[in-house]
Amino acid sequence: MKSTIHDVAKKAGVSMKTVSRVLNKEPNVAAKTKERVLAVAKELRYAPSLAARGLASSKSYLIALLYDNPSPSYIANIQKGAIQACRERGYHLVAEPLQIEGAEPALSGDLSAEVERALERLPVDGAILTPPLCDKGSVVQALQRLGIPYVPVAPSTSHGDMPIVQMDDVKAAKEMTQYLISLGHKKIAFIKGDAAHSASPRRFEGFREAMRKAELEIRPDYVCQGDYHFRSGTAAAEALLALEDPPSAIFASNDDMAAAVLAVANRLGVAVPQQLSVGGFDDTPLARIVWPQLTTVRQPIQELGYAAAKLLMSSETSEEVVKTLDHDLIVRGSTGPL
Amino acid sequence: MKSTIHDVAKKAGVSMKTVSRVLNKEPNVAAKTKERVLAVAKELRYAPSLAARGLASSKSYLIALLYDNPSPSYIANIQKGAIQACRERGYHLVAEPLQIEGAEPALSGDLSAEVERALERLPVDGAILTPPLCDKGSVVQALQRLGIPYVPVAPSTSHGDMPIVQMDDVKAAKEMTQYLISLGHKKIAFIKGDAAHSASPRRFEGFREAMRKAELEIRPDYVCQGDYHFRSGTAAAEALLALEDPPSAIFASNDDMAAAVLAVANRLGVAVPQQLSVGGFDDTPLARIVWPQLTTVRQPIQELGYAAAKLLMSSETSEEVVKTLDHDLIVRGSTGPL
DNA sequence: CTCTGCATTGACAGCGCTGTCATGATGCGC
DNA sequence: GCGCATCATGACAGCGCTGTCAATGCAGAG
Repeated sequence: MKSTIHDVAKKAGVSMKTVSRVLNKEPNVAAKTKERVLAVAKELRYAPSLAARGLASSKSYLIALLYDNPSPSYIANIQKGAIQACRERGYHLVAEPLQIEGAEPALSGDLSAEVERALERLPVDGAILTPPLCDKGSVVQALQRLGIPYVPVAPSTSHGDMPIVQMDDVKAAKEMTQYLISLGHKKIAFIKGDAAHSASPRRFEGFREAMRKAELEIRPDYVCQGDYHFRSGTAAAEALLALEDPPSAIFASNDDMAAAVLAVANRLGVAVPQQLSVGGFDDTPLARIVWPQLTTVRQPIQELGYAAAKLLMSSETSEEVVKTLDHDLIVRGSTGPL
Repeated sequence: MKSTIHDVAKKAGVSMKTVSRVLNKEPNVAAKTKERVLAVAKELRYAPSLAARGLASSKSYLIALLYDNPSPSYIANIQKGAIQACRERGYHLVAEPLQIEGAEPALSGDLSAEVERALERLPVDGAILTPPLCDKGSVVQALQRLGIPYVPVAPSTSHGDMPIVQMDDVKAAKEMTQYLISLGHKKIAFIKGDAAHSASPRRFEGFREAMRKAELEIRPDYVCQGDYHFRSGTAAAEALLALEDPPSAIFASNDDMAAAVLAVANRLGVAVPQQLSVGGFDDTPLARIVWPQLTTVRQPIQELGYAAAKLLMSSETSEEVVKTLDHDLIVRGSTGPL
């Protein structure tokens, strides 16, 4: 039923090794031979067994996606991009969710153990590390101990000479802020994200840079601490809009919180965008569902996954690669001129 | 560095085969031997190579999750449950998104080819099929041709003697409707989901059964066709609320559309739940974000994934298994007494 | 005391492929 | 024409494990 390399070799009148060479695109095969082998392989619908190949070459053609659980759609997109890259090279993607145990630092050792438990049996050729996992020392150490190459996605810190993929949160936040400023806003508030997330301070930094550049003041009471959840956005918006001198624009660090701002404004009878402009970040599905639709920043999430997988597979140890992918400022109805 | 079964055997003073037996929990190993082997294995941090094991036993210890792209959170949950089951048995989960090509029926053959391309190299031990993939004949046929056992999740049709996992959409919709009726509602509208989704007619059927049982009329103008997207919910809600004699309760086939109803009601100044009760389905994150929070049905999604993976791994060909998991009616603020 | 049957163990081959090295074939410069 | 470098190919071993089957030991039956 299932044809083996042996069948192909026999039918093509060459040795197994030659077939192997052709299929692995190794050099030094006569064009004519190559052609013949390829034809026979196709005819026999031959597909190499990953297990056998892996055993013989000590490669697995498997890449692991390690993630915790920021948002399902974030992971889904990373995964989608990564799988696309894998398919182009005959790899497969195995998903490995890890549980970052609650607040207890004592359990961080478990995280490391969890990585090992998940991967020691499965000799993957590489691992993609999504935030916030990529900033956990225990995970990184476990990977290094197992000798598994990895690519962190949007890590907060540098990872030695490991390549990384990321987007420029600072620049994106700066652009959003500058866009608000260009609409005439001067009283701009900012809702920060969860400090544990490495992107949070970067987004705030972008906001600050833009404000400084425009010589606008960042009032302390215009800066709220959020945690990326809808509810924290509600609290922040209520505080901001209750101010004597409320802001004319609010830039929330993500769409969930921005949507909360919209909801609060609506409840308080504040017209968006006439009286208040609202900016979000991430371009989640929610951004199109709320009314008015959110002006936000589209992250190149899928592209990040694609790039990460690609780096892992191209064994070219192109040291010190830092791949920064482009975002987009997406202008919708939640922002308007003052 | 990496210890093999040979090392363990030597150190434990037994043959490789005995070690193999212990690790695979085969019977007929003396308790004492077993213990010793286990101890040595642990000491050496031995972990069997899946590749070698797979090659020798023609099993891969890999399960594929085939999905299209209904909603990221749906897939994420299925995946989570499936991985949990896999871990309990030393399996791993490889994710394989498939592209159901647009409307073109001519391309449905490609779907089948896509399955084969994805799986012929990777000899997975089983595949989990999520809706709407599980209702695509081409996918099922490809799987059968490849000889890969599969478990469809919530398929519309029976799959011969293949086991399936599902929830009872009819019963769930019936319960929601009965709950609305118990609150005193008689004028209840229903927003249908995308007809291509097998759950849609079932949810409507549950609604009908409850209405019939309560001897309530289902007015044709109270039944709208939606497609599970927010926008279609908006259109339906606008139509329903513009009626001369509008309903006092609207049951939408999913949360997105229910959220749309909420938004429209809010815009029109219809108070929820005082003037209008709204029921959703799925208990997506959105259900807690909107205000008032949605009364909805929680699907046992993660459990479905878990059960599906479990069935695939327990090679007990327990024919004709139909595993139906329980849902929950979650009452929140969007529904109230008339 | 011997024989049968079962529990326990090990020897061995081989899963399907690739790495290494050897071999043959070809071309080039002197 | 000879020697050598280069290309093209194949023989063979073995990756780490498990399936098969045979061997061993020991109990209880006869």
